[in-house]
Amino acid sequence: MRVSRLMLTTLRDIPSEADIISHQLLIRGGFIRRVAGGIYAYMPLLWKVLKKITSIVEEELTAKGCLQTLLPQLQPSELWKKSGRWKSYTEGEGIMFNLKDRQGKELGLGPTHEEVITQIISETIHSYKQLPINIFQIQTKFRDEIRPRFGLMRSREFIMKDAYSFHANENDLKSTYLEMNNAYQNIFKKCGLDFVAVDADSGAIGGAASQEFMVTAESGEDLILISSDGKYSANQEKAISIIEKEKEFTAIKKPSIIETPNQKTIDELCENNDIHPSQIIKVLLYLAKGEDNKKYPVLVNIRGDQEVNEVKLSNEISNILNQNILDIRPIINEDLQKQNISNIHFGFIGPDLSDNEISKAKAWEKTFIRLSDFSASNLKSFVCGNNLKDQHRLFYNWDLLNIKSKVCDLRKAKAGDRCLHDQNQKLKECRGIEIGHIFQLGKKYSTSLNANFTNEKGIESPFWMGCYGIGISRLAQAAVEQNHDDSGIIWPISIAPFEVIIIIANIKNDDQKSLAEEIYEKLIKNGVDALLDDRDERAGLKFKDADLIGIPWRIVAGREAKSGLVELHNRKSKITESLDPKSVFKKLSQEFNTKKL
RNA sequence: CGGGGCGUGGCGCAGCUUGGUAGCGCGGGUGCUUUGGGAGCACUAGGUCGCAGGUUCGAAUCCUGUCGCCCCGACCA
Repeated sequence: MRVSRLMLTTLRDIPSEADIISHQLLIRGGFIRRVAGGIYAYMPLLWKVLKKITSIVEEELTAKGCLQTLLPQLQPSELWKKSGRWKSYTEGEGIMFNLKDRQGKELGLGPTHEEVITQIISETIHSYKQLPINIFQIQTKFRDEIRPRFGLMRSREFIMKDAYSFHANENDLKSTYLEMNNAYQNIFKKCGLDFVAVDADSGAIGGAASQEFMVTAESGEDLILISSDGKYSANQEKAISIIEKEKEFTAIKKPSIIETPNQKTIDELCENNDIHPSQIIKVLLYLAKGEDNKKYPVLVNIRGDQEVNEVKLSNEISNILNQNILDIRPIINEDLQKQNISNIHFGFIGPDLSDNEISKAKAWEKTFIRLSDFSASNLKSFVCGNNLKDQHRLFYNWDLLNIKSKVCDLRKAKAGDRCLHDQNQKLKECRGIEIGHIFQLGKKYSTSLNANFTNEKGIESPFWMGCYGIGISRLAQAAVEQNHDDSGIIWPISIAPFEVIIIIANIKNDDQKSLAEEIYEKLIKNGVDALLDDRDERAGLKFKDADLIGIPWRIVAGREAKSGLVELHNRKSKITESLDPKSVFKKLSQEFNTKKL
């Protein structure tokens, strides 16, 4: 390709719409154009990148015996109602675009394809003899993000690879899950990314084990926790840890009630009463909205120095109620007023807050779902609210409170906590961009969609399923976020839009021109993805553009062209050598580590 | 959803407070000069100032509404 034909439009100024570096560089380099909020056109340069990522993915998955397919984006609501996700995807998170056709039939624009593929597999696969099957698609998917941002990182229309596997038993699923884990490691390594695999919550997709693949970057939207020895890593939503023991009371005295006027916060309580946050039971009230549209008040006990992980909380409530939770949020004073509740005093609530207090609530269920984090239930003696304004209880214990509360892990793990696998290891924090996610779905979708096969014993049984996603367009941007400098992008060679750019310093100089053309022809003939900058522009401008769009290797036919020498420059190392064409080919073929040239 | 900010040639912005019919830089075109790190000079094209109402002799500027975009937050008392 010649730059004169490339519709290359680079920008000198930073576009005002972008505020993270990768987004800015993609726009400045002419890789993407915004069409609407969260909707982008992939320009020819980026499309080349996406295709390279795509072929790496296809290659690795094919090597694992996966099949490729293309599925509809427009999907009937019935299918999603069967799986039970229509409501939570259109109402709760509201993440699925949905519409009605002229017949009035409801359709959704696929954010993911479990339903469709499960339906199809159940129609075509009937026997264990045909299993396992692992089938994938690479295509545009849609999510009506609350707040699209960061360009391709969180857009409403994006390119995604999703693979779905179907198995006769759990062990087979597990072995495919491991295979896919391995394939993902290969894919991301080949793409030249620095990444980490972390334990993850399976979220709205549901299912058992799941891992996310994160590109580490400051601008990442996810917080991840990693042990110092690297053996444990998890998304904060999922992370588990051991906390420091509570501070012991110097002397435990008789349980008593203390006056705590206006001491609503943990800090105020500690300052005024000489106690430590870890000696307090913090009581938090939440309101969970179920799929049945009922609103469930939730009372959570946790140690005063700890925080609640709302993902864990939501999962726990979902288990208890045996339904999806559409929304969970803390109850605020305004809610109490609306429900005509007057006897609950935030800041002074105790674990034994009576259900009577919410009996008047018009729109809520009449009893609390009561949960305690281990950090709270493990305390032998503690401070807690007395359910009356300006009063707390000191040296209290669970026997005295006499309430039933389900004990579970609801705590947000944080940097500095100790690790379960080795108590000498502590967790560190870093941020990551999620580029891949693998799940063991189990039988959730096959059961709800009635997708069965006949097993060895002749019995009908639902498929065991796994699903495995990679955000292709997001990955491209994550690569930029991780690989750039002040001058622009530095693409990893495997996904660079071009491997080499040949610059003719002065197009009017025939020596330079013919030497460059000669090298370009030879590279192209040998399968190197080469770009020739043949524009009638000043050399400086061409250098700036080449740096900005991040081509890994640059060959310049310039000053020394007359004596048959060109410059070979590496974008990343910034090392420049003066070589004859033969040496350039030799060097490049070594660097590419292929039979090219 | 809540809060904040911004919409002025392709891009980045000024002008708005104090109304008088639009300007700068980059980019585009032509010519000359220049030619190894976003060149110089000259000429030139390109905007009904997001949209719709209103106030006014007169609105980019004031008022009302509306649409779009960007950022922050979404409650741990």
